[in-house]
Amino acid sequence: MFCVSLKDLSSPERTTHLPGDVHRSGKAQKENICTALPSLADPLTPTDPLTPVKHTGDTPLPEPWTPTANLKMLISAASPDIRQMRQRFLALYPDYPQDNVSISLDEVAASLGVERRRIYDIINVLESLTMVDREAKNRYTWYGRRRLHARLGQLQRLAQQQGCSPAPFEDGDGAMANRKDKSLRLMSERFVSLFLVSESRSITLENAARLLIDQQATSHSKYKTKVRRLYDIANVLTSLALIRKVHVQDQGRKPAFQWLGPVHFRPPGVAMAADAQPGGVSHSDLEARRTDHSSFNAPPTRSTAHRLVNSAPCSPTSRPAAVSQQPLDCSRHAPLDLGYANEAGSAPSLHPEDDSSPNHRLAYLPSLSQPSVVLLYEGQRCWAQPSHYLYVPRETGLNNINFLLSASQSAAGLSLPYLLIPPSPLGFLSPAANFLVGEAGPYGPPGAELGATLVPLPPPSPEQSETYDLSKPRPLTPCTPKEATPTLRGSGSFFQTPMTLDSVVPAAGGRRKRGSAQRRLDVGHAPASREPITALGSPTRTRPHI
DNA sequence: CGATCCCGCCAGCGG
DNA sequence: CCGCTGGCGGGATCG
Repeated sequence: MFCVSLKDLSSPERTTHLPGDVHRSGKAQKENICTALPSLADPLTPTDPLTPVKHTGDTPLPEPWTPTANLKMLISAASPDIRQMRQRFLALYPDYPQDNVSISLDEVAASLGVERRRIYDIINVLESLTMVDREAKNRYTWYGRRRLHARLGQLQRLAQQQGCSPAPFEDGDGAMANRKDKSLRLMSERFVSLFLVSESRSITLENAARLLIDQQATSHSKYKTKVRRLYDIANVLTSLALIRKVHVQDQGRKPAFQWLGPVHFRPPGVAMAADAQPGGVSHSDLEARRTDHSSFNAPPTRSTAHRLVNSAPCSPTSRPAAVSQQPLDCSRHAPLDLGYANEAGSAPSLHPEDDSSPNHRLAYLPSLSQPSVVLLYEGQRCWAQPSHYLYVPRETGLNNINFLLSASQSAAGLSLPYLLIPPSPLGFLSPAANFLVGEAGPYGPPGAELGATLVPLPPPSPEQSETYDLSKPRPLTPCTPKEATPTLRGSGSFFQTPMTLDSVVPAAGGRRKRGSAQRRLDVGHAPASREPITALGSPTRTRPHI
């Protein structure tokens, strides 16, 4: 793994040390034993590398609030290279780093001229997205967005499965954190999950706060505190271009957030070759699962295929660790939302393709770049016994599968459960030559010679059941008292979706500029609407960039 | 005045 | 014990 000291990122011309450097440099240097620079070839360069600062108007600078602030101001004014340094920061933290980048909180804080405390907030949100991972004290690994997609799919599946709040957080050693630690991280997970299971992909701040608030936290002050935290999280997510701030129409200034990130995710652990993210790291999802340490992840198992077929699609988090079955391999509902614009490279999920037919809708399962078995389920429950196997041998050259779906059901929110399995553990399925789809044709494109076979599921033999457990009804969540306990008071479900807003409008761009955490760490590659750059060296609060 | 978020105190924990 | 971590909420700022 390549490590880079943020000190190394400082330009040679940067001669001014920030406050933190003074007393932390010694330790920081000791910690930075790796010096290889990460690749700078990442195409995702910041669109706005400069540092917008809080508008202070034309008034003269006020007296410094604190000695620290004063020092920061002086440093900022004295170092016109600070913006360039931050620009380099952005360039050095690519969205899809080829090698893991080790970062030190001390150095981040010092280099960016902010308190450590500020870094923790952002780090926690990034951790919830598996964009960073805690390596050791004061040291984190930067993964960028390599694992983000998998993580979002993970959060979505768990939200769909559990219908309640995620299980308690586990730290890197698997130890449960009983205290209120990691609450921001957990809150971030929940907040993101709300979007991922919401049909409208939007949620008001108020709703989010109420849904995310602790059971007992009913007081107004608790609510306000929660809102503060939501702003912290939302600002990071906004910088990541995962959400944007909107306002609910006809409700005054009621703030809301709209999800901008992906909402369709491939079934986990399958079709890895289809992972065509910019970095081209096809194993990223596996890596994500292997290294994830959140409560959503079970310990790694021996083989993806094995756990694929062994896994119950539901109840992922609360099995005893020793027998934990990887929940991430449970493919399930592929939401079909007409008009969804799939992000490049993400797949396979089912996408509606054609609703021109009055009787059918065409959806497709893209990126079948390896021989696969698709399990089709009748109804909406993939934990029931699958109705058919669809085996897709490699030699067919089949890259995707089209499905004709009954148009009787609204495509919006339609879920077609399926399970995509690499063929290795399923050799008992004999491939056949033709694409045969069962009882209720027509299926597939006209004249399709897809070279795949849809095989009615044979009755499970005991051996198969024991080995692959394909036909056993998947246990339904919740499986633990914890999971069985509804988190939301009186609702029985943490995720009360869809939380459709009547209508939302984009928040006035630049009205209030960007959020604090957003300003603190420019984690994102900014959306188009950024506030104008103000004067260099303004005595404002600094805003670090990643 | 509500929305937003800056800021730092301080508790808990681990090395 | 001390530094790291982060929960928390007062209060400033903005529109």
